[in-house]
Amino acid sequence: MAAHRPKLALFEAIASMGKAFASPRRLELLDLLAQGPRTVDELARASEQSTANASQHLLALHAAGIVSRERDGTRVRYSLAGEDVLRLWLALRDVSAARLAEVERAAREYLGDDVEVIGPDELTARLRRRDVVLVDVRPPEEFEAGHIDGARSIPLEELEQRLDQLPADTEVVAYCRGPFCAYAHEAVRQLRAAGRPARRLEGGWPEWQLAHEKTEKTPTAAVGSGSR
Amino acid sequence: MAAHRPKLALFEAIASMGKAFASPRRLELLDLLAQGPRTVDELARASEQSTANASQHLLALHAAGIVSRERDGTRVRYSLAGEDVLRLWLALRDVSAARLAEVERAAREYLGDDVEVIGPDELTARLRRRDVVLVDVRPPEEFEAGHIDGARSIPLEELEQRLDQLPADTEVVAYCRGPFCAYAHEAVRQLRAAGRPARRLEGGWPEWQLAHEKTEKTPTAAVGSGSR
DNA sequence: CAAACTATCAAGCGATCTATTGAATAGCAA
DNA sequence: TTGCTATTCAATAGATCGCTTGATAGTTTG
Repeated sequence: MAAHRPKLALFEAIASMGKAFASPRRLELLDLLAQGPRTVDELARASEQSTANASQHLLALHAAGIVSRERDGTRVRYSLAGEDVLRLWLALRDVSAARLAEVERAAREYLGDDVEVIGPDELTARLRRRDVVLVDVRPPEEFEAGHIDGARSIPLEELEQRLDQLPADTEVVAYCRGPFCAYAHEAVRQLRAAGRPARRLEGGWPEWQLAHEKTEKTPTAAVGSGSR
Repeated sequence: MAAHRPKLALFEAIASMGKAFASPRRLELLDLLAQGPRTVDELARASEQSTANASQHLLALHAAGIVSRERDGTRVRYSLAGEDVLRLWLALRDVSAARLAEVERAAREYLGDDVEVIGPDELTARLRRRDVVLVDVRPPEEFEAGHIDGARSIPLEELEQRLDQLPADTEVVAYCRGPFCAYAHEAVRQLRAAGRPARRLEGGWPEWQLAHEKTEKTPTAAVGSGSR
């Protein structure tokens, strides 16, 4: 562990954060945490793994400084350590999508046929004109942890039964966790199968949040390019 | 390798890029490549490891899509795959510095006593007034691969002998590879020991380049937040 | 064509990582 | 105190990673 060259020790320390991003299970947990804080148990269930395993991975993420822990009675609530971590995760995700054909392939496989999208600018304009219905199709806990202003929560599971709650003549825009989340894709397919005009929002809640919350607090040190 | 759940396969593909950032040796190579393209042999020598080992790591980086390879006669020249990769590496470096105390500690250990810095804005203003001498103290190959406009190359090794080539009355600003590169720190210490006013630039060539080259080409796909 | 040089491959071994299982701990409620 | 639940710890086996050494392939040069 002790590197003779001090320079290697520095890169070793940085690599310990890199290692946190090197496991699919941990990335899945990170992706969930990007939606908001969750307890170990919730995260384990949402990512279909044992509690013990999820706990181990969460502790590893904590040791790498990219998530925070907070006791809440008998349970422990984890959350992303800060906005900088969220940006880093999204950057890794986007670069891997742009550079690795395998990511593209796996995404296509998972998401199914692509559906029409609407960009954030157009959505903002049409929301202002009340020309569109914005639907958050994520699980309700995630909606409660934070959502786009003006959206209504209809979890994907309930969409089919609640179709009549949506106006028949207005276009529907669905969004979920992000570009690699299947919920919005599936929602749009269901809506169109029911004969309704629908598109999905490009990006999800985390991307929207980063673009719109101007002055987020920076909890720890300033992330500069060299103030050290 | 084959994940039953398509979702896990997706995260597995993204994690394969994360793994590229999980090794100190690879990060050191990346940091060198951030200065400009280099051959395997040069990189191996600069990072003090065997050619075979460096080659393995470079191939791993290539498989992860974050460096490009190009044959040049009998040698192979590697370079970063794009500006997005450079941004990602700098983001990882900065977040780890902000979140991991160990990175701070290792940096202090490696860089020695901190020296006074000058920000890019002030430098730009004073360069325009010709009020300052800007010195690039990196090895000459890196200067040739790209440098700040108006800088002159004085590799750290030669600084002591070439002190008389610097005007005695003007402040000197030294820069090198980045905030975690020891060259500029050491140069400023030498200059001040010789009784000359000197500071180091906050950040190095990669940071400057990103901030100033407006319209860099985006070689592969667009990196969006949700085109699929 | 052979020699020299650069980069990659191949095999091997020790170290590290991952998921599983079962046990231990911490807080809460009777 | 005694249960009960949520989380973490500990031990294990299997897989992967990382570095070393020695051989191989592809280019250029004589």
